This record gives sequence, C-alpha cells and structure tokens, in this order.
Amino acid sequence: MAGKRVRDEGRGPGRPRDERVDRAVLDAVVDLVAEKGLGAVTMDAVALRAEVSKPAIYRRWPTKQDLLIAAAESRVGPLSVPDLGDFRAELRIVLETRLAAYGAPGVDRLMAGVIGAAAEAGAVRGAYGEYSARVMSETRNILERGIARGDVRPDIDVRAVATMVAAPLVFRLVGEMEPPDATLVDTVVALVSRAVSAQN
Amino acid sequence: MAGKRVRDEGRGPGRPRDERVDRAVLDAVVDLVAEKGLGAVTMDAVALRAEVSKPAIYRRWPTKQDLLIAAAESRVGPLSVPDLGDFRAELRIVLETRLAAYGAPGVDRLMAGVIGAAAEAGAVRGAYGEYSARVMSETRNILERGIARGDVRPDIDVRAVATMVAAPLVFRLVGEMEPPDATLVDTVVALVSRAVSAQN
Amino acid sequence: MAGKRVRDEGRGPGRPRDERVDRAVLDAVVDLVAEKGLGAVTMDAVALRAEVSKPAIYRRWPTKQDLLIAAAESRVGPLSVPDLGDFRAELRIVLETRLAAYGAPGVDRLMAGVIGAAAEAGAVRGAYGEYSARVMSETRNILERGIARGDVRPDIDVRAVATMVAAPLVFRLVGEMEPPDATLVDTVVALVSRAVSAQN
Amino acid sequence: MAGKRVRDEGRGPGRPRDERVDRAVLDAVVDLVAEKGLGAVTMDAVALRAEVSKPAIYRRWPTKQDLLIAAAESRVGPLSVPDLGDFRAELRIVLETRLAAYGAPGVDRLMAGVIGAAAEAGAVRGAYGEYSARVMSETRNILERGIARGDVRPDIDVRAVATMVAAPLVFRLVGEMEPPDATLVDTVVALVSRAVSAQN
DNA sequence: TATTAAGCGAGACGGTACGTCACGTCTTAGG
DNA sequence: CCTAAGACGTGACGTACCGTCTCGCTTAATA
Repeated sequence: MAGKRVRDEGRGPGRPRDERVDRAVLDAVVDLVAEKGLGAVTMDAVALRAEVSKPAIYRRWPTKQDLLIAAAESRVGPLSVPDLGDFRAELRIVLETRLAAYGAPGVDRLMAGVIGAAAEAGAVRGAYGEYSARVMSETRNILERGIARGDVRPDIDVRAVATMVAAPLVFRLVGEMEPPDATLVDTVVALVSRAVSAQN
Repeated sequence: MAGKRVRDEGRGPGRPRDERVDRAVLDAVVDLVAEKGLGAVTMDAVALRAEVSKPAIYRRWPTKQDLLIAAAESRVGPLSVPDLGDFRAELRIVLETRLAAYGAPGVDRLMAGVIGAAAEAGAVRGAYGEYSARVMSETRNILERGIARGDVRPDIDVRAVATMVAAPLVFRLVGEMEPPDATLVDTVVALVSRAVSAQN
Repeated sequence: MAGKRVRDEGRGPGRPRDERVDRAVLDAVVDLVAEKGLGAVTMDAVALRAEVSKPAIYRRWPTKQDLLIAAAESRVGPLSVPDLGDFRAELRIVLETRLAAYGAPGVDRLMAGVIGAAAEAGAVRGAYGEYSARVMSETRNILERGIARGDVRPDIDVRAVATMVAAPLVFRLVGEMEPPDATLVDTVVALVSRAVSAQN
Repeated sequence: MAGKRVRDEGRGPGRPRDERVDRAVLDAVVDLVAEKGLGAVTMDAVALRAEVSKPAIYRRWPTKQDLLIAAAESRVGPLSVPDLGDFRAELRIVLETRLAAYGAPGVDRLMAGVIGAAAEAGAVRGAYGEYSARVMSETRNILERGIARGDVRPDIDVRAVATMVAAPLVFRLVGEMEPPDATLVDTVVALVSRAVSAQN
C-alpha cells in the first residue's frame, strides 16, 4: 500500500480504525483535485469534504505528501498483466490501462502534484520512490517474460526500456501539461516493440 | 526568456535595473536547491542568499513559479544542433547535452520543483508550458530535418516521438528520483533511431 | 467533595466503582503538577500516570476543571478550628494550616491552575465558587465566634474581613508567583487582629 | 510596558511597525472578553476582530500569555499617587483606582485569564511576574513614603503589607469570582491604616 | 546642476496552510 | 455496569511561506 501507515494492521486493543475514513479521505482528495485543482487540496478542505477530522487523516498519513501518494495509488496502482504469449500485446495492455487511469478526472493533476510534493521533500527515494517502483514493476515483468519467451531481444537494458515505456505518458501529462492520447500510446507501442523485437 | 518580465528592456527614466541582481538570484536558487533541497528555496532564503531584497526579485519574476522556471532555463535552455547529415548523431547530441545539464548539482531537483510548481498553479499552459515547448523544440527540428533529409520515416507522429525522446531523462530524474545515466541515453538513442529509421 | 459526580454513591446494579481509581487519579494530578508543571496535566497524561483509562476519569469528574478542583480539595480542603477562646489564636491556626498546605509540592501551581480553569469556564459561580466558599467558611466562623465572644468588634463587615484573611496567601502564590512565608502569615495575623480587636 | 516585545523601539531600516495594530489588537482582546468571555479570546478571533493578521500579533507578543498581559496592562497599569501628606488618603486612592479599573467590562475576567495563563506557563517569574511587580510598586511607594513621613509604623514588613493591600480586590475578583465593591475597599483602608498607623 | 523617476535593502503586513495538541465522546473487547 | 485501549470530531495553537506594502536611501538619465 501507500506511504507508511502509522499503526500496522495487527489488530490490537482499543477502538479499531474506521475503514470508511480511509476511503472517504482518498475520494475527497481526488474529487477536490478534479473539481477545483491541486491548490484546493488543503488538509482542512479534505477533512471537511470527507467529513472527517484532521487528526484522523494524520493518523493514517503523517504528511500531505503521503496522502497524495496514497490517493494517486488508489487510482493508479500496481498492475498485473496475464501472459498473452506476445510482448507487444502485453505492452499495449499496460499502456492502455495507464492511459485510461490518467484520463479519469483529477488524476492528471494529482500525478503532477505527487511529483511536485516528492520533489519538495527531497528525501531521496522515500514513500514516493517506493510507489514509483511499484507502478513500474509490471513493465519490467513483461519485458523479462518477453526475453524468457524469446520475442524480446536479450541484449536490452531492462531498466532503461522500462523507463522509456513509463515515461512518455507521464511526461505528456506532467511535463507538457496535456492529456496523453491514443496516438502517443500507439507510437510508444510501435517504437518500443519494433526496436526490442527479436525478429531482426 | 522565462516568465513575463514586468518592465520591458526599453530603457526609461529612473535608476536602471542592476544586472547583477538577476544573476545573483538565479545562482542563489540553484545553489539552495543543490545544498539544501527544494524545501529550502523560500523567497526569503533566496533574497538572503543573493543579498538582494524580496521586491527586487518580484520586480523581475512576479511569481515563485516564474523564478523557478527562469532558474531552470538558465541551466537547461533551448538547444541548437547543427545539421550533421545524420539523425542518429543529432539525436545523440541532444540527449547528451541534456544529460550533462541534468547532472549538474541541483538541476535534478530544480526540474522536479518546476514541474511541481506548475502542477500547483494548474494554469493550463502558462509560463511553464512555453518553457517546456522551448526545451523540446530542437528535438522536433531534428526529426523534421531527418524526414526532409530522408533518413527518418515520414509516417511517424513527430510530436509523439519528440515526447518519447524528451521523456525518459526527465522521468528518470523526476519520476524515479534517480539520476539519468549514459545507459539510458544509449538505450533511447538506439531504440528511437532503430524504430524511426527509414532503412527498413 | 468537589464538582458533580456523575453517579451518586447509591450502589446500583453492575460492577461497582473501583475506589482505588479515585485516589490514583487525584495523586497523579498533584504529582504531575509538582514534577512537570500545570502544562503537563493533560487528561491523557493523568490517565497514563494513574494507570487508568480516560473514561474512568470522566465518569467521576465530567470536566478537567472539576478534576482540578477535586485535586485541590484533596490537598486544601475545608477546615475546622476548635474554640480556643481567643480570635487571634484561631486566626493563626487557620493561616498556618493553609501555609502548610500551600507549601506542599505542586499545590501552589495547582491552585493557580484551578483559578485559571475557573476563569476560562467563566460560568459564574460553578463548582469552583462552591469550593471557594467551602475553603473560606471557617474563617467566617471564627470571626462570628469572636464577635459573639466579644473579642472582635461587631461593626466589621465579616465577608470583607474574611476576604482580607484568605486573600494574601493565595495572592502571594498566584498573583506574585512566590511562595507565601511565615512573615506574611505573621503580618496578616498582626494587622487583622490588631484592627478588628475589640480592645480599643 | 508589557511582556517582551520582539523588536525594541530603536527604529531601524525597513517598514516600521504600524502603531494602530497594537491598539486594535489590545482593544479586540478586551472587547472579546467583555462580550463573549475568555473562551472567545482565540488568537484567530482576536486577529479577525482587530482586522489584523495572526503573524502581526505574534511579532509583538510571542505568546498568548504575553498578549493577555499586555491587554491587562493596557487597562490596569502602573499607578502614580501624589504625596498627599497622609498615608490613609493615598491608600484610598490606590484602592479606588483599582476598583474602578476592575469594574470596567471584561477586565475582571481578563485578570483571571492572565493569572490562569501565567499558571499554565509555570515559568517562574516571567513576563507575568514583572507585570505583577509593576502593578504593586506604587503600594510599596506610599508605604515607604508613609514610614519616612512618620505616619506609618516603621516596624512593618513592607512587602507583606503591600501584598495585603493588593490581594483582597484581586482575590475577590478571581478567587471568589465576584466583583469587588466599595465595602471591601473601605474595609481594607480601615483595617490596614488602623493597623499600620504610627499613632498607637 | 538640480530634479526626478525608479531602483535598492529591510522588514512589517494580510492571508492562508501547515502539522500538533488537548478536550471530551464513542467504540471495541474483556471482567 | 465497569475496565483499558485507543480512535473519533472539534477547534485552537504557533509557525512558515507567499506576494504586497511602506520606509529611507541611492543611482543615473533628463531638464
């Protein structure tokens, strides 16, 4: 799951955490971003919207950054692609899944906000780094599966290619500030699969 | 240059702007990021470090976001690659120039900060959008030159490919929070040139 | 005793109150004040120190103010002075008893805290007013006994004189923030008894 | 003046403090106490009422306690009684001046609040201690003048008697939570002057 | 040469969000 | 009905930062 949760799930004595609070808070974050932009995502505004108290939020996510990451992860989380016997097909699924997720209202600016917050913190590879790794892991998986299967050239640098797969959609969103579209997905699929294909 | 400057350079009456202030402020921003992280880049801290007053900063850049963009642009600005007669060679120059720029201390987190600030503002395509376009324009140029020359396939989507070229370094920096390296550059050069090459 | 107790002592069904809780809580309050000052007297801190749960405290004293009053009363409670046939001697007993009580560690700041809490509440003459009246009642008694006996002038305003007797020690403690001492007691005894004496 | 002010009056460079802010804030405190009680004296409420920002308040008084003391001092400050050639007359002036000040709306609860806040802080003899000393100093002065003049017995303990003079009005207000009245003043004047008079 | 518009450092200002803390209530599981 | 543990809503706290403003001063181009 997302950024460090203060109390681990091991039920102890005392009143248990109210699960509805978690959901309500994350929804409130996404809704606020979608409706009024990142600037409206104040801890107070989130609390008000979720009908929850600020301490209840801070009990779960000790920092605004952690909250943003958790909200992002609730919409753009780890992926699992079945073995389709074809790297290109699997790659397309990954990218189209991400495209759909980024297209949901608010998710675009939320991702930018998460990156901005992560930059602020500067803590090298904190909660955000772990989230980033989780999000990219399935891309690495299909690459390695492709290599094992034989339809991906074994001489590629998996990490670099994974970056090349993940980067364009996010960069279009955050770096160019425009929504990624099907053309971009098609181009990534075409270029990457053509270039890493074992067929030539 | 970056975000709207309040007084255009057309000399008027009164005391002229002190050019040293501009330089001192931008340097102070980069140094602060390099030494203490983005969180330390407060307008007050910048003023203190640059030995300059806050109004002197705001006269030049009306917003913190504008200042950050100007600082980024002072380190990672527009590029101009001569016609080498070979798309692959020109592509490599673009990427290696960016790699060098991103490797300078502080520039990595500064880029992340610029993106974060742009996200916050939410103003669709403001000063940041223009900066982003300036930075990516040379990549488009070499692609179009390659198409004209004939060593780049004419059926590609220029914009999408430009995104695929620019994205990986920035994403490695900002999205994965690790420094881009030569391997990543090599991989981008190899994959992109192989895939867009007109030779097959 | 102090402030309204939620359940009157009339034994009902169910598990009876644990008497040790009462004592432990009041002791915890006084100890905390003595050791770390009034600011450390948090309901949570009291509960932790007394090894008792918060609801157990609130069942007994519905408000922090009530708890403070109860703690104060446990150390500085009503007094009973026997008829010694001499107003001056009885007055000295009252004052020396109070002096001793105020000298105990923590009691000084506890009194100030009670007054502060009463001020905050603003509720004119609530639990605190009753406590205050209980504490001052014996002074009125010895004054009235002295008038009846004939060694106190009958033309004094009993209430005003009682205030003059009670005020100095408390004010020294709370208003001047220094411990009252024997000199102050001697002065009060001397001045008051000299002034109200029927002998001249 | 009241509790430590952060910047001393020695005009330096930069924008000077706005004197109206000081006045507006202190008035807002007193008005809020008078109208809605001590509980309404929130830093936010004060800022709102005074049409001033919270930082502007904290620049002047680093703590809520300091602010309360300053507000109290603005209404109940040091006194200066001319030499009337008669201790009893001077004592009456001191007490009647205080009685009038305590009678102003809000001042009663404000005094209680100051004492409560001082208790909380626990800092032995901080800003409050100094205020208390300032307020009591004139009483010591008239006692010493009386001794020098010869109409006050020289064998009294000046400090103890000063406490006996100052205590009753404040204690009536804060300890008994009722307004002091003329009867109390008369009693204090009568008892103290009778007891310390050099005539017998 | 005097004027004057605009620059300059310093720092207070209003506004707004942050993250923390305490109060008093409520909810669990167990005695 | 009590107990301990601990989450909950409410709401104030004091701090930090942004972007504006007001001082008194300096600096050059113009009149």
